[in-house]
Amino acid sequence: MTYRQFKRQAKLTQEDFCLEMLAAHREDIKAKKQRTAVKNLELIFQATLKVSNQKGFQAMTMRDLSKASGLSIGALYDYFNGKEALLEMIQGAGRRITRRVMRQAVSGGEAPPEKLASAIRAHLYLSEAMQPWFFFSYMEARHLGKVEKQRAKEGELATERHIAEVIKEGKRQGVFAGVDHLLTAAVIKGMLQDWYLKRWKYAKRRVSVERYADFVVGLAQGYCTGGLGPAGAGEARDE
Amino acid sequence: MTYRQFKRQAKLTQEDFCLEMLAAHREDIKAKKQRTAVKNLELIFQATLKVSNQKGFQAMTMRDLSKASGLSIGALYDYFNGKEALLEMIQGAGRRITRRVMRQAVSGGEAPPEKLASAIRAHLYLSEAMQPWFFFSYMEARHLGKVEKQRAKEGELATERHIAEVIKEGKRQGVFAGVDHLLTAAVIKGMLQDWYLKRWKYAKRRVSVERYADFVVGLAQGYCTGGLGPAGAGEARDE
DNA sequence: GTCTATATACGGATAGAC
DNA sequence: GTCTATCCGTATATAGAC
Repeated sequence: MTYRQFKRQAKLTQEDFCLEMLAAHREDIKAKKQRTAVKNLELIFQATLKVSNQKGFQAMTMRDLSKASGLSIGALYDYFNGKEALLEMIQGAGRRITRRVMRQAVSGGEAPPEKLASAIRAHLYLSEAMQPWFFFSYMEARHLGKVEKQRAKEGELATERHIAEVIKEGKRQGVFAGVDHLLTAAVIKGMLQDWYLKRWKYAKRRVSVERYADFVVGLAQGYCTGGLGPAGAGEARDE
Repeated sequence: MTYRQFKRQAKLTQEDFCLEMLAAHREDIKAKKQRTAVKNLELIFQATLKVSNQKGFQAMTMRDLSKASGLSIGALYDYFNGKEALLEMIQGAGRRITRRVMRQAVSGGEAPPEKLASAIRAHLYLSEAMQPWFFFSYMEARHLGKVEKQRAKEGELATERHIAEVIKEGKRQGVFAGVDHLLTAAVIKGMLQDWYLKRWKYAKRRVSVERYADFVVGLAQGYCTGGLGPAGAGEARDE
């Protein structure tokens, strides 16, 4: 699947994102008309990611946000009850969207090598389409409350587990060599993460998301099918 | 080389780090006696990383730092002129140490596969020994001033370039296949970064730095020597 | 060399006008 | 629905005592 196809099929516009936020916080938001609410949420969302990804969420003041969004400080408080709530609103919405997309990506009945490729591509394309959110989400996870932080970690691990499961299944079927599926999934996750954390680097080098995806898929499939790994050299224990 | 050997040979204690900071800021620091200066710098350094890696450098107040270090706010100002200066002092010292160690790591006259392994191991062992600093350095790079931020990026790219050069040399000598040396170096860098950014994950799974290093070295050498890569499929352009 | 006390400024949040 | 004006807490940084 190409990035173009993916983006058309998945609902990942800024508007979709704000609809997700609105649905989850309908009662708390003062604006009654959906059109108004979504319009302003888009302004807030955009401004938050812009300012926050430059100087950090903590360093972003309500005055900054007011200026960047065009809404007054008072109006902002009609959409969220303080900075912490704003952070959780944005984090939560993105997490739910990510989970939905990743679930769908590995739900098909493909063979392990293709399933592995699908998972890798889905995550890369998703993080390409929502890059500012992914960056934001990683960098600001520290500032979440205890409960929300736990959820963020869970989301993080879920993606990795998806990949590990596919590799494990491939080993069971005999199409993959005896690689360490946990460590392999971990480093693949690291490669996926590099795509959205180091955007500037890849942009400067004119590496497209598709070329990066081809590269990572090739490396992962090659490692899993080829006999590169130190087969049976002891696996990583979870917990 | 094992982690133990590495740690003994390289000077990477907290005291060494603070000596580096002191040397670079000798005039600005009020304390004249070296013993006093280093002792307090250690308190400040330790407290900064501890509080900052929990809640973020921006969120850390001078009061927090005073409490965590045991020094009064007034005393803190005798060692650095405000938070921004403190940030740059810590970032700069770590960067200089990193550069020194990485240079040494690839300076030997080994063959490319071993040189590749040396570079990977050196970076992993270094980031293991100075994990709090590496995490801090990555997470707080945004809060640096323009000049310092540029230097941080440069340091980042320098490590990657070291790796890319080794791969390129290996290709020239015919011991490595026609892999894309820039993309390969980039994903290897991503794997190295995962080690210090996701410490909690690997700690939970009881993965030691040596096992992780063996894994990454195996993967990298396998990929470069084995014919996995899409040979000659067009390389990444720098800039 | 290190501390306490304080000047000064800035941030989050709210009340109430429009 | 949105804005302006303002309260109040807390932050940085400094002055000057010890």
